[in-house]
Formats: sequence, C-alpha cells, structure tokens
Amino acid sequence: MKWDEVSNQQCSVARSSSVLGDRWTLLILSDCFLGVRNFDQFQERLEIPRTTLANRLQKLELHDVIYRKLYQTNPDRFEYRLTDKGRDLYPVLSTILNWGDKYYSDEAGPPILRQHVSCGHDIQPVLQCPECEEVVDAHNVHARTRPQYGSYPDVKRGPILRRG
Amino acid sequence: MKWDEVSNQQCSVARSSSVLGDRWTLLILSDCFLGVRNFDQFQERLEIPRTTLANRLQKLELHDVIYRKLYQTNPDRFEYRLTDKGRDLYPVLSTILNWGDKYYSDEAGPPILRQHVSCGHDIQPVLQCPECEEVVDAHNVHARTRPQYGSYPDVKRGPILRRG
DNA sequence: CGACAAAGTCCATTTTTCAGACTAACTATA
DNA sequence: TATAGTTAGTCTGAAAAATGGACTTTGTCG
Repeated sequence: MKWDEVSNQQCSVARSSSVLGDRWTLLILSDCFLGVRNFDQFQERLEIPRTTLANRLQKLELHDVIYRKLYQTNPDRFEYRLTDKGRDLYPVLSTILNWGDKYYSDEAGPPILRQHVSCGHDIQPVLQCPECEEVVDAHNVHARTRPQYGSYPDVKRGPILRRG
Repeated sequence: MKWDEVSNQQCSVARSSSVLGDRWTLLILSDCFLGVRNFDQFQERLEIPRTTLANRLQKLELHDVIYRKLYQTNPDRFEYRLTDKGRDLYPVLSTILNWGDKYYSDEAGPPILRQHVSCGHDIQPVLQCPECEEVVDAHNVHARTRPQYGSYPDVKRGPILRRG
C-alpha cells in the first residue's frame, strides 16, 4: 500500500498514523507542548533538516493539528501553535513520555518532570476507566468490531478471535 | 541529525520516537494488540511491503518490544509476540485510538469498540492523575527540567519559559 | 509428482530524507 | 549609507529508505 492510502482505512490507528507516523512529527508536537512556536527554534532544538521541518509543519497545519498565527508584518511572520485538535494529542505524548521514562531513563531519572498543577504532585499520568476509575491495561480491555451499520462496509482489521 | 542519533538524545520522547516513529510501527503494534502473530497475517492485514515488514519486526525485536517464539520446527517458524515492554505501549496505542475515534470516525462511529472487562462498560480510557484521580490535560501539567544530577550533562530541549 | 503454505530475501525503481547553501524582506549597528 | 544580523523559508544533489513483485527455502497435502 502507498502511504497516502493508509489514511483511507477504516481504522483509527491507521488514520492517526497517517498524521503522526514518521520520524519527526511526534518530536515536533512534543516541542509544541513545551512551548516552542517558531521555525528556527524547532529547527535548532530538534536538529531537523529545514526542508523536512517545513514539510512537517505544513502537513500538521493541513490536518488542523497546528495553525499559523501572524505575529509580525513586513515581512509577514507566523508562529505555530496547537489547535484544540492538536492539544487533544496531549495524552498520546504523555503516555509516550511515560514509556520512555520507564525504559530509557538514565541513572539521573526522567529528564523532564511533570507536576500536576491541581494537586502539586510530580506525576506520571495513568490510563483509567472513566466509568469505574480502575487503572486500565491491555488485559483489561476487550476489543471487538462494531456491528454492521447501514450500508457501511465491514471493518477490516478487527481483533483476532481465539478460542478461550 | 541522522535518524539513528535521535535515540541518543536526553529526551524520552526522542528515545521512544526512535523506536515508534515511522509509517508502519504503530500499525504493526496495533495489530499485535489485536492478536496478530504471524508474518503473513501482518502483511495481508496491513498491506505492508514484505521487506519493510521484515525490517520493522526485526527492529522491534531488537528493541525488546516483541519477541519471536518458535511454534514449529522443520522448518523452524516463529510467531511474534509482545514482550512486557511492548505491552506497556498499550496506553500509547489506546490514546492514539481515542484521538482517531474522536477526529476521524465516520457516521457509523468508532470502527472498534473497547469494553472494560472489569466493569463491563464500553469505554475510551482517560488519562488521570495517580495522586488525586483528576482527569489530566495539557493545561493541568507543568513540565520542568530535572535538576542537575552529578556529572550528567544538562538536559537540552526542556520547556520554554514564558513570563506568566 | 505437482500444488500449496509460511516466512522471508532479492532486486530495480520510486520516494523521502539529508546537509548545506542560498533567498527574501526587513532591522540594528557602525 | 554600507554591513551585519534575524527569521523563515526554498533549492539542490547525494544518500537512505520504501515499494512491489518475483524468487527461495523447507516442508506438508492430495
């Protein structure tokens, strides 16, 4: 399959991956959440090729994850900011951070600490069930394909069934 | 910067991205969580080029995210399974799924439903504070660079400070 | 014996990425 | 008024990675 066909799949991970799934995008977004807004600042911090950075920012803007805000005229200059849709990626970045902290920290611990403003604790946010508040992991969740809906085609790539 | 240098950075997102950040890896892992284990099954479901799939599986094995389990001899054949480290990526995939469900569902709703086994509800897990149980989002968390530790170099790419 | 299966490898072509130089449109400095 | 600096890109040729399809290997099945 060609890469630009991936997003047509009936799969939320596929559609998300077509936006997020490359070398640099997650890092760019991470910097967005850390407050980076300008082209050169992204470029210097990430040491990303300028061409690649320009392409990525354009793509993220196209997908409404970031937007360009005019902050100067003559010449017009823009800064890049997260949209609401982009800010909704915080849980993704946060769980990636958790994973990296767990498996790739050095002796000095996680490089970046996160304080929950509401309660003051340094935390690693966890995934919980919104109904019963229990912490959720892979074994606790059972995936199933949605029922047939009107004339919509069947969902491919559903869960594999195994005899219990 | 070359891609294989990204993982040397002192940043958990960078280190994680060096494993997860490409076109196919998230999709492969998604299939792992859905129970896919065999080479051809990955290949058919994802329509990924066989060469690329072989490379990705090798890389994921190298990073101890999946392992190969012998399931037949003469000829030896292996299936691919998540390690504990791989299973710890469930929150990442789950939050990506949430985001895709929110922004890319069609009229028929999310393609795959997730039931919390413990309480029976169909859910989208949410990120919460392990200390105070509050739901966490970008505005609720304050990132800061860790303090200097022994002879470790300063953390680059920390949060940008702005006047309040 | 011929077809089929699973898990790859090989190869030629196309697409992306990379590093670094260059451009445009100003502002600040000497 | 020249000169340098700033910001946000674009252009370019070389290197690396992805792609699609055929091929290989080591068996089993009918």
